[in-house]
Amino acid sequence: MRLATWNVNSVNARLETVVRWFEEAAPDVACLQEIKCVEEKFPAEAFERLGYNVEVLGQKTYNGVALLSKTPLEDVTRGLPGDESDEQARYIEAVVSGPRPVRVASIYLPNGNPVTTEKFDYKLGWMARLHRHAQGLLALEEPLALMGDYNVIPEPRDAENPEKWLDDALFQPRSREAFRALKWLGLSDAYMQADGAPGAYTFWDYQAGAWQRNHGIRIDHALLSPQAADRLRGCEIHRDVRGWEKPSDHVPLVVELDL
DNA sequence: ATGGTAGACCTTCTA
Repeated sequence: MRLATWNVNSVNARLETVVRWFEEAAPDVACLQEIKCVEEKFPAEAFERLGYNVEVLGQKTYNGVALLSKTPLEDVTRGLPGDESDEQARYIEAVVSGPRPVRVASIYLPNGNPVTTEKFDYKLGWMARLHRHAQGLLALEEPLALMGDYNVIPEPRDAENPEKWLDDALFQPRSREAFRALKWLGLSDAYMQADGAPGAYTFWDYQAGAWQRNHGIRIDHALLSPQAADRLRGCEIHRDVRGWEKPSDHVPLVVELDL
């Protein structure tokens, strides 16, 4: 079973590109982030034609996440539990049905810049909430994949120019600490477990020729429960997609599980 | 030291 995560930076602005990738890569499950539309404007038919079931948590203009699966999605959770007042569409979770069900979440963790503002506090608060929720999910002792744009550069090796990110929320000690704490609950970083080669990135900024200069960072991650990690077959970053026509600034990350 | 790009949408915000 192949599970993908991809921050598409507007699903409607990029529908042709996104559909092309789905036809080529044919993931069984996909987590999308930054769809940038409300539920009614999500192009569900384009994915249903390819055989996917679709669940969406949308928002006008910003954020928005989706789950796509070849088999039915059950037990859907819209929004990250723990704060009823949070209106940002950054989390959707469901159980992918099948002979060996797997629980999957599509995560769009807050960017948090600039660090001197309430945006950074929101990021850290959101990470604390994700930590508590993940703790509950791990107690189920099921195959679980928490996939998405974490907006965290875990280590210096995950940036081409780590010194350039020192003042950025993505590389702040407190962001990295919260990401490590999440992993210490018992979650494995699929890329690090399967491959781990340095210099592998999932995001290149649109600005200042970041792609042409390979000024990338690894911020899209798949965190696996032990029951999923034990069945990890491989993990691939679809780097070439960044060079396609009208690309997202992120590329897909694909995890293969023996499920 | 600065500015560079992209998307949604109404003019500026987010990234």
